Amino acid sequence: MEEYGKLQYPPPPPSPPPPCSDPDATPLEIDWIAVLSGQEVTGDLAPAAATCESLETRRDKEKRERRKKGGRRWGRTAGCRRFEFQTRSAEDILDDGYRWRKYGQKAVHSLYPRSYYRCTYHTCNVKKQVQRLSRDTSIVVTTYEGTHNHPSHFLMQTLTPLLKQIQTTFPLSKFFMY
DNA sequence: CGGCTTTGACCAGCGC
DNA sequence: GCGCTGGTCAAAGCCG
Repeated sequence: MEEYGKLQYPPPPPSPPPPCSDPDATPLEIDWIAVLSGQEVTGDLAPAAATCESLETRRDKEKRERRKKGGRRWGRTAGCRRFEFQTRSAEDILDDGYRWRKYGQKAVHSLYPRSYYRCTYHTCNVKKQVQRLSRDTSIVVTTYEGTHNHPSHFLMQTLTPLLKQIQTTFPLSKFFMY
């Protein structure tokens, strides 16, 4: 397996927002208060919000694409970012600030099964694999594929009250995500 | 009742 | 072509 990165404890930070590779790109302006409170989103985020699909629609589309293209192995998608972390922990599941839904578990050539998780955010396609090493059972290997296109659940839980207060105090303020 | 996990089945890639 | 393997699906069941 091609290795993109390997770190020891402490556990990985939550996958950062997509890095801005284009120096000329303007920062993405997001009305987090509207996003988080479920209000109708206007302004720069509106087009993205309008294209949000239901989970079912996305699944159908993914299935069609896979059938068409073939190939479902991890890391075969060109340009798809993968990161592997080895963590010494008694816990299999590390709280990285995002919400994950388990969609599969497989017994592989190891003493321990491999678990498959998908980010629960409806427009986010990030996946992760979790497996305990058979040669060192105290080590959990977590492999992330993709980059989150939304802030972490934990981060926004912390920031939402603060952002609301700022917007109440300074109604004309704007937030930028890089 | 919605969100989540479990788990057997299915399917495509790969090596032979 | 065949069998093995890994990744995903989806139904069923659990839980708060």
